[in-house]
Amino acid sequence: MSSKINSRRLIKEDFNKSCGDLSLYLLGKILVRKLEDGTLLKGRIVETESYLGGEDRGSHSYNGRRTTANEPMYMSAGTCYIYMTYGMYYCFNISSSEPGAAVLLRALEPLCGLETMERMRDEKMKKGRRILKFSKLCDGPSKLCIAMNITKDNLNKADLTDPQNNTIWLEDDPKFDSKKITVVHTSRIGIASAGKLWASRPLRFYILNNDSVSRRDKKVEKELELFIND
DNA sequence: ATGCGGATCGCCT
DNA sequence: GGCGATCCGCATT
Repeated sequence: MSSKINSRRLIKEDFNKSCGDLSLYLLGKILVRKLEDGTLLKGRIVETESYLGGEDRGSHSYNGRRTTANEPMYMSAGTCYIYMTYGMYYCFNISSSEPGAAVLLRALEPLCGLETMERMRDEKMKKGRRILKFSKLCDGPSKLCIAMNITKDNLNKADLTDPQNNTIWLEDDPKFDSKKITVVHTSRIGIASAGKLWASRPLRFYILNNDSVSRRDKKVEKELELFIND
């Protein structure tokens, strides 16, 4: 309804940022997905992770590794990099201006098409229909791919900066004030095998007090709270 | 709230 | 041949 007013589609220059800058910039932006039947799905990005090139042992592009699979990480800023993980799930990344460095989208706050998202999630469940809280429909990197029907076949290498692309794009929400949120900086999830140094680096970012975040770091949140109250 | 085991397969060594 | 940038279901605290 009124949420459409003044929303602006992100363009090439918006994505042309370093991996770290893009990870923070994307918080609060709206991921829009148009399905083949015309259904419009929207979710606010509330959690991201940086995957750097070169030294980053947690990254698929570690040590300059470049294969057909991770090629999108080296493509122009705003390219979709989608890979399958654990044989059954997908993860969705957006490439940055730095070759080999991309941003993993870890969680969305569902805004539009919640019934469709719920159905997509339910279909993937083993047992029958479960009641999921709406805020939890996209609270994980693979959950958001299921809810929005994002697969490698679908959208790998899709260009988010292409104005003609009407299957997936990003929008700015003018009512979202980045100055009114607090961003939690903490460690990335699921990369223990990368070693302590890289597993502990604060390369995960999420909006404090948002219900759709995948995993909170209460320790860091507490420290932030003390800092804010000073 | 927290933790563990199983599912499942494309990609790289 | 082996390994995940995960999720789900069930068990235990």
